[in-house]
Amino acid sequence: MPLKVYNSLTRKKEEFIPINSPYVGMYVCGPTVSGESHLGHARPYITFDVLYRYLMHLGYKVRYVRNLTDAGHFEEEGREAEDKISKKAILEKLEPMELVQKYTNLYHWAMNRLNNLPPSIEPTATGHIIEQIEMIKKIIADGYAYEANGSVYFDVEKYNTDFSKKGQPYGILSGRILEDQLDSTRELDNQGEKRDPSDFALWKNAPPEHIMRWQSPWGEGFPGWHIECSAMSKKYLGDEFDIHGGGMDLQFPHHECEIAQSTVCNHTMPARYWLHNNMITINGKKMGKSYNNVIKLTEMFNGNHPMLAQAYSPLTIRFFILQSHYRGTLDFGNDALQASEKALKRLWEAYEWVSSEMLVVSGELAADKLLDAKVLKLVGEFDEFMNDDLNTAKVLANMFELVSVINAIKDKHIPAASLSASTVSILKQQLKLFVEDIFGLKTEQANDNGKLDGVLQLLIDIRKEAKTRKDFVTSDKIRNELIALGVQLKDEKDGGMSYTIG
RNA sequence: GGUCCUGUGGCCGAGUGGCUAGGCAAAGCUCUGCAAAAGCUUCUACAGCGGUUCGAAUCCGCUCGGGACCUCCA
Repeated sequence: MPLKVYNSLTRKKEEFIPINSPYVGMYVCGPTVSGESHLGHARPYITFDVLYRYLMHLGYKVRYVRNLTDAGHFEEEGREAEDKISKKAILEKLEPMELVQKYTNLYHWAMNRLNNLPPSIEPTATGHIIEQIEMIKKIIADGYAYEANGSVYFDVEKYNTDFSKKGQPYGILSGRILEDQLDSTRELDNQGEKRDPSDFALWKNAPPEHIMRWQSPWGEGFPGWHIECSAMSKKYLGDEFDIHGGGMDLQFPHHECEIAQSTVCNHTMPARYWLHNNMITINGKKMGKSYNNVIKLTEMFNGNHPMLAQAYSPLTIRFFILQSHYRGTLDFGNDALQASEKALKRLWEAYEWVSSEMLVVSGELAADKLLDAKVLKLVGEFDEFMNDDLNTAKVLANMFELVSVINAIKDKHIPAASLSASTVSILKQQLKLFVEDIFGLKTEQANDNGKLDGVLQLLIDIRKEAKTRKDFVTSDKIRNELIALGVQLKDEKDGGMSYTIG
């Protein structure tokens, strides 16, 4: 069964066929590094990280490009606009690139903690001004853009007229019809320069106080928002590439504009498959700046936010996101996050036991043929579910059914020989593959060189002795005080003891 | 106003017309010196109304509710 993905462009699930197999080009819209990433931002990066990992697992050689938007009208969130503050304030303020660096570092830190693999290329808008200018020049030359007072605008009307004939009207991705949206245009600066309200900027003239500015054929200015993705995807992935991803809220106008620009420039639709993740909501409403309901990732990690009952680890968040399908909305809530935290712990403990301690003691024949078949079925469906538009939720559901079996064997409720040797080894292998390599889950316990383990082992030994003497005062003291420190001891059936931290 | 999406048990959340999704929470049992952990069992829901069908959470219609985009937005 081949991989199928839902293509927003065609509005259906389609088999994924790369243009130049085994090479796959994937472009995902990255963040604007003028502020901190919030919980909502985590979703696309985790979703496409899992897709990236899965494509590699399928044997594709993937070039994953995810940009950083570090140019444009740049102000730190919450600050007043540059032109409104005095010279002195400017001196005390960060340089624009200092700001970019600060938030880029923070973003990388968060991506790392969420265990997202770094993309193959992470280009910046400011590093590709020349490419953007070249592209704009070409669009002007072809007659689809015009200059006005040092700014350049894309002529949406003309594009729509000409390309509708070719079956590619403006609005093809979002399903919008240009004629339908003549009204309700936002009051923007310099709106009067546009020939039509739906035209969008390719290049903007920089007012004198604007710090980020570049020389261009149209005077000093800075690139429009949409052109950077077109220029950078073209440069690194070519005129036509396989996958373009991003949040659903970017479908219009951002991706629509990209399609228009790139199509004029390259005479082809830039990407074959357009994948969009849905939003994370909070009390049913989209989490976003404009709604004033964001929880930053740093706040998620440290629990320092009025809406948070506690801190949630990066991997709890990753797991939380993987438990739903990427195209549905996902509602934030402390109950839901706490459920994820516990579930992840249970999954991880079973997984750790399987990979490190479960022995392949059984023979080739399974003592319990039904159970053996069930395990093989559950494991075999991992790929099947992923191939069905990345249904990570279903894969996790299967994993939890396996967890029950694993724990039953671990606790000797059912004999280890219930499963055949080959089934056990397939189980080990597939869990490793999906839990760690594809889903990117991992342990959060810090590596302490085994010193802590030695100390705990000592306490466990003392407790065992106490228990043998029936000195429950001592044994309970050790157990209770360790719990207070966040270390939980577990007495196992065979008289052994183990512990978990956290 | 336009274009769409959506409404699943206490919470989150899968779900291709007929078969227990799963997780968390809750209750009981087993195990345990007592716990914890784990296992087993229970709780079996699909907004409402109508229609199609042998059969609908799943298809169609209407009603009510929620949301997204149309503007920076993951």
